[in-house]
Amino acid sequence: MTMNAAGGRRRPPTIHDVAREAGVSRGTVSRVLNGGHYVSPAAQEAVNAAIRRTGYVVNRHARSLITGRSDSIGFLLTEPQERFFEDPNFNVLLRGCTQALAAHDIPLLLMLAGTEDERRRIARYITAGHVDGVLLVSSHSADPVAEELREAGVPLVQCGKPMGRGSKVSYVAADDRDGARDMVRHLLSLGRRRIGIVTGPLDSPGGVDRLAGYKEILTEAGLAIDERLIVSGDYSRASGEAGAERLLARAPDMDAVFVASDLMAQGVLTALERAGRRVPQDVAVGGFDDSSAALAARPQLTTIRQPYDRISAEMVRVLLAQIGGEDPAAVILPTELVKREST
Amino acid sequence: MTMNAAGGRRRPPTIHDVAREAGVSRGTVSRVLNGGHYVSPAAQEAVNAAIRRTGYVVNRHARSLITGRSDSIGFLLTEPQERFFEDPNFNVLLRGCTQALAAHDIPLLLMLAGTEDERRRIARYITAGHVDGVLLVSSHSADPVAEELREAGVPLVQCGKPMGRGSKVSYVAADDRDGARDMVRHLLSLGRRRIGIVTGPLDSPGGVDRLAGYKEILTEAGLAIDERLIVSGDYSRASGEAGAERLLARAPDMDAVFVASDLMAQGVLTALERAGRRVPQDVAVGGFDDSSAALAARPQLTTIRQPYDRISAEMVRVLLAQIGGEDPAAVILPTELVKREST
DNA sequence: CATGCTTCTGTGAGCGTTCACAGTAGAGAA
DNA sequence: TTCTCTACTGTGAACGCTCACAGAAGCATG
Repeated sequence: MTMNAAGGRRRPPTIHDVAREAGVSRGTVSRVLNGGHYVSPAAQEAVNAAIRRTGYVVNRHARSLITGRSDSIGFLLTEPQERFFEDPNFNVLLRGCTQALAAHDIPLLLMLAGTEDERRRIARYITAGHVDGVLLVSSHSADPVAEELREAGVPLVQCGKPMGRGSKVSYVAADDRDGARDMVRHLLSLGRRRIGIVTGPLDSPGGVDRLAGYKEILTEAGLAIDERLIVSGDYSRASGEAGAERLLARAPDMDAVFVASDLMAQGVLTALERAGRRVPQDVAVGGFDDSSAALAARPQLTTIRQPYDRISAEMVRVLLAQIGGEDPAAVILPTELVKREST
Repeated sequence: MTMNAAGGRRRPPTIHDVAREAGVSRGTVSRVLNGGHYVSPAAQEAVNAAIRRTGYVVNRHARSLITGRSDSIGFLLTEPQERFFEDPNFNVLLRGCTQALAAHDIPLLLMLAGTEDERRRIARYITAGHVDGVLLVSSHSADPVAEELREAGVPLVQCGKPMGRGSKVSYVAADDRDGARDMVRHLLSLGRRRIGIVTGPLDSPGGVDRLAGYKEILTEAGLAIDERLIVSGDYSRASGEAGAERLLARAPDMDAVFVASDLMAQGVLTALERAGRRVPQDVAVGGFDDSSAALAARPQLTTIRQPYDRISAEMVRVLLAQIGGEDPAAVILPTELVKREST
């Protein structure tokens, strides 16, 4: 007389049930579940059939209790969340990581550390071993949480180059400097000579490297670096708008601007429109990221594509390798110029 | 001689260690951990001190193994993910749910069911009891996964009204119909009389209810319903653009249009600009959602605010209540008209 | 024929927790 | 005194799985 009433959740079958059904022992079922080594083909087949019949699904809690692994990983955002959730890149990254992990049957836990309290709670949670590793998104890159996790020996992969040079932390990033070079070369090829830049935060490698690429190509072209043409923002739309206003005030003859993110470029477009400059006729605008913001902008943005699908895939690959015992690794992926209407 | 080498993850303290440290039994520690009933103040304090000293964190796997609960919940997206990840609303919802759950110390597992394979895998995962409940985002609302989970007795809360009338599934939604009424009333108050609509999919309650509110107010104002002024899209930017083109072709004298999402409204703006119509002078445009897309649009969109922060909080509340044994519940939240530049 | 090796299988122990139960001590009532 | 009741505490037994180990069977080798 089994409890079978509608609505009631029945107790799911255990490895024991499968073993009985298949006429073998728990150990054999377990071996089949974990790769099938040292199992006869006959037993193999019997167990698989029994699993199918019973609808058995492994109880991950029981497994984790003994293996010490949780078979889950955390996706940690330590940034002020408003900005990142506004940023389409973040979504693409999150989606990519979730799917890459799903291919390994590993669930992703979303962790948002906005306040200091949350940060502490999450750090405890992670160091207590509730996840096997962490995918970290954080732009002000000398992140205290990152440091804490690293010290606790938690496998960690960061998205974007971290600030501290010496720290041996894994990361995956697009080639910021080379992307900036491509864009500035492109603007030069259009005949522009007074090229401004709204770069990212100068305490982050992303902001620094993009500025470096910009300077490099201008110098290479024999143009002087004009500090009036250089401002930095924080990747938000609003900071792009403010940056463009500053540039226009300081260098009214600017005929092009390289903006370090598409979202900021949207703000730049707004400011240019308000100032009565036509894009691209009067001022050419180049973005960075190739996020959905580039397509939403009017005119659509010429931009540098960051391969976020590959970045997420690589982050997961590197993290799993590190969990498997390999050393931390750095991966730099190439960018690509995407021409649209704004240049 | 304990393993203590740098870099190695040490074995975390167990409830046993805490008990020894505090001079009590495992049972007492467990009771302190779970509410502290039937524990003397002295023991209470001793245990708390021991927990602080040892840095003990409960092993959730061991706990889950015996309680049968996983103390985690799933956030499931069964939609084609491209669209939803493009949609800023989705992000706000995801963030809100994560934070609301964090307040209960419950981790959120992100699950994306794009392909049929993933759908099956995730359904198995959930019905196997690996999460205690599911927050579901799905617009074509007679979702097969929803049905499967409901039948398996998995606590479930849907975002948005589900299609099937009879099914007893919990949901939280904004008042679509009333929001539409407010917007159309607003457009009428501006003197517009040829008001078009780009509504949502007509096989979803969102699309149907917004259309119903639109018709209701027009009729109330003594205006005839003109089918040429009615089209529907799928909430994407592209479908808004296409919808506006159809409207302009069929009703060139249109002087206002109510669009059922801000993202679609962006597309509408594009189409209107291309057709040489000024917004709002020639055609007033009203959106829906009040997502970040409304602020990104040029001109900024007058729109109907959906209280996504409250929606996520309510979804979590209703889900936890349901896990606690309460009956499924439906929550409808009020919307609000936000006036900006496009009307 | 013993010995070793390989392939396969079953068994007991134990992962860290909660839960049910038994038991103790002290207070109050009969 | 004896009994009951309440407040508190400790103890074994699970929960479902993996792991180490022991052993069996088959086959080749000494």
